[in-house]
Amino acid sequence: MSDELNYVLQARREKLAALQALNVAPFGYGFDRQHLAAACPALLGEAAEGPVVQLAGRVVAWRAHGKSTFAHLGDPSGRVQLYFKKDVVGEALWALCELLDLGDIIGVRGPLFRTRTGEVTVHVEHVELLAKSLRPLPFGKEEVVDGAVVRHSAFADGEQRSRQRYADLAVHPEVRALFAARSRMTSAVRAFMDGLGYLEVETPVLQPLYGGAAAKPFVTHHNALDMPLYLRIADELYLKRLVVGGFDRVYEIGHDFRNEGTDRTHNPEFTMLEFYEAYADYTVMMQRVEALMIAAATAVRDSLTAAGLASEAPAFDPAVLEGPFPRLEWLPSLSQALRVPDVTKLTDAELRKAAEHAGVHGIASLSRPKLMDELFQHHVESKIDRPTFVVDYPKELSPLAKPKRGNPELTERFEMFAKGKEMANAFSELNDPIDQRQRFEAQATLKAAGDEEASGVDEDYLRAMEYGMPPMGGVGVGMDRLFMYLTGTAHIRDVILFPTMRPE
RNA sequence: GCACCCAUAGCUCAACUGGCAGAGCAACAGACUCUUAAUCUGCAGGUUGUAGGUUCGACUCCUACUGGGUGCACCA
Repeated sequence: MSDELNYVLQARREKLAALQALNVAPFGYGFDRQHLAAACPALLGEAAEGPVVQLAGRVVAWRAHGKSTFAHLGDPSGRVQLYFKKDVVGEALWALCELLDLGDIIGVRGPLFRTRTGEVTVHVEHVELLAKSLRPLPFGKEEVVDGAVVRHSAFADGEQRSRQRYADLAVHPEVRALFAARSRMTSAVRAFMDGLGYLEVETPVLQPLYGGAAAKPFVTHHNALDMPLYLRIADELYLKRLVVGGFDRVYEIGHDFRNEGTDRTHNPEFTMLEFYEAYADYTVMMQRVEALMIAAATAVRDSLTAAGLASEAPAFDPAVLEGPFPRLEWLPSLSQALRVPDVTKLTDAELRKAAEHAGVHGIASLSRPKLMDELFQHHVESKIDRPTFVVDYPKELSPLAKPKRGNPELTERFEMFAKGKEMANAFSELNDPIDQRQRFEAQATLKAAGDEEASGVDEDYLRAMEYGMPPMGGVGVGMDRLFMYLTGTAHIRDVILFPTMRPE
């Protein structure tokens, strides 16, 4: 597929030259836009003729009829029909109109009127070229069948839509609406956290030590300091340092980076929300997550509804948005799923047999807790549909969480699942520096033994903790996945504007 | 990382068992002053992802490579 000047691109270059020969500047400097397309019907009202409007946007449809032309102009609000008539715009502007293409960015001025078929239309008296499109956008043709827009020959290649997101957005208003809804969700999350007195902060992306999660990092190098730096895999340890410093409620929304494979739910960089609240335990954090989910879902629903996009996503079911979300205890729910009185009483052989039955891979190398976790994922997690908290994980599976009061074999940890996917992970955070040092040292041993996902001993973090760290609850929420859930999107690349891809 | 699948005109897709690479839309030329997937006439547009191989002959079969997708493994 050559990007050389083929006949299609060549034709646009020739029009560019023709415009320049007419003394038309093909790339403007600005335009005094005074109206938006979507406002036009209200401006016209029931009248046959309406006020003069001044609009700017992209030519998204073009139907020439000799000495008149119908077109549609698209702007951020929607689209409106334009009517160009040779004896209205005059010879000079008509010559310009004849050189316009689908995809050109223009400004127009003229009174509103209603066509014979009833469509609100701008009767264009003045038109300006603001940017000539030298490469045809992959516009499909649209028709309305039974009220629904049907596209023909649309831009459908998922790879190209991701690579050329600018083109995807330019020709698909619904894609713009989806990403706008994502932005609204982020705003709603900020408003929610701010409203609870949380302080939004920024912590290092480039870190001399990585930690806060089990993942392989990206490594880079600082030339002047001649030292390796890691792109963060989590914000956790820096945010908790801030709580030591006296910021009792902090949150950060930012990118984490994990050097792992990509699939429909994994992008190497992704957006994480983390928040920490001093003097709160995990039960308080469950309330926070519940309210946060509802705030996020409401923002997404309102944004998509305003854009005229209905959604089949489960979060649009009001019943799902109402708290409290069901709570499921880890051990009892697993025992119940396996139809045994107490899963911890099973022999190793019985556990392995159950895992085999569930299709777990690499059973021989898995510890008892890992086996139980695999069984839990298979029998419980994957079947959770509506938002549900799973609480009180075994200690072995939760190295960063405080022991559960009254049962030291468990931890005060919860994860929230919806549609079988993890939405949030949270603990009553460990604040004992002596215990923390032991856990770091265990990690360091694993790292020395070649575990790429293990972290080292973070002495600076331990120093901070030794000064006295208040008890706190902490939560991590993957924003990409949350948005996927709220919109029913199947692929993470469809909720990230520029997903990571190999170069073409 | 492993397995399987896909790659044809600017866009969306055809091309039977190996036998002259096609259509619609877009583009280009022309007609048309209320159309809306506008319509009508005409004309163009290709190193079939890349590099090899088999064959009288390859879009089609084989090998390698590149990019993508799906599943598994890992993970949020």
